[in-house]
Amino acid sequence: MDQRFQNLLATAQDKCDGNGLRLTQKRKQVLNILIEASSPLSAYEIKDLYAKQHNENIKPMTIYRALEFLVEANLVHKLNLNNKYIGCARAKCCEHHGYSQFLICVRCGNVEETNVDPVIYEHLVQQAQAYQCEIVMPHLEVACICVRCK
Amino acid sequence: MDQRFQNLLATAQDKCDGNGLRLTQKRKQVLNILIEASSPLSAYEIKDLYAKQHNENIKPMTIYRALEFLVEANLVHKLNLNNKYIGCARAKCCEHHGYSQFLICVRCGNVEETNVDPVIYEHLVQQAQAYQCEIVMPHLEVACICVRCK
DNA sequence: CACGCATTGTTACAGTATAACATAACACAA
DNA sequence: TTGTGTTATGTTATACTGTAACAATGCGTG
Repeated sequence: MDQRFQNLLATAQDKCDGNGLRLTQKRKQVLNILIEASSPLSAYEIKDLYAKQHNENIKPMTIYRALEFLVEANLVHKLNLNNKYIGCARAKCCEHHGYSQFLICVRCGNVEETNVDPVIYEHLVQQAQAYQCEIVMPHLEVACICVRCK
Repeated sequence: MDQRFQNLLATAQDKCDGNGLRLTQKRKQVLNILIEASSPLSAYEIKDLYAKQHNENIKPMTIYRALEFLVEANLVHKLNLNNKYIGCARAKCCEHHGYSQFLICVRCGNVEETNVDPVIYEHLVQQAQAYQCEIVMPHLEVACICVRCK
């Protein structure tokens, strides 16, 4: 397994240990699949990959539970634009960081993850205040066409 | 029927006529349901409302087709955050306008529609350029908690 | 060990969306 | 007006996405 993946997993483990979260084997296996994948995966794609890698059938419920935990722990993001899940790719994914922003290619599904620009964040907060709304914003999704698909 | 709804429908009709789009009866009925609704609706909620209003069973496929047309025509937006559809609420919805932005309450589902702030838009475009991405961005969805749910 | 709580297993089902092919309505030219 | 191609709708079946409900197991702590 790639060294970089190992590091991500190890830091994820540390983060959970430090926060009283239990990164169990199942959850780690699901996270691992997402980290190794080069693109976002649907829950059922994860299911299939899991079955292939571990030679063991796994039920959707189990996948969704692991995903729920990982999203909660901010180790995985759910992309609503295409109902797929992506491992947090940023080097410091396991420390606190700003909100995530995704450039999602509507043709090939490729995704670039960045931080939400502070200027953007401030504007959003201000707009929300006009409606007395409190921003929760797990992340921002922006549809685009990537360089390879243009 | 509310005068304001009538106006929205009429302008929608005009816009389509002017652009060679056919706002057929089915499509107009679906649009009407969305405009009358005070909150976003799922495709199957539309289906049920349609059945009730017109005393006629309607198949999901038909709803989805109408929605596809209406979204394409920018008369309706699909909120990916909760898989619901909302009629474009802005007074000038039938003229060209900027990109839409939605403040979606994650508790009650209530939605406020505004324009994407030009400053935000510029920042997004610039960020995208760093990845040589071309922004398509039908709209921006921001999760929040509305004033009533705080 | 016993207790309480979090995790996982299992079954069933609800909700969301599209493929594929048939038929009908419409626009427009011959 | 009649033919012709195109767009819209009807119909059936099915794929994909996600959750409810309850049982069993594992884990930490007094």
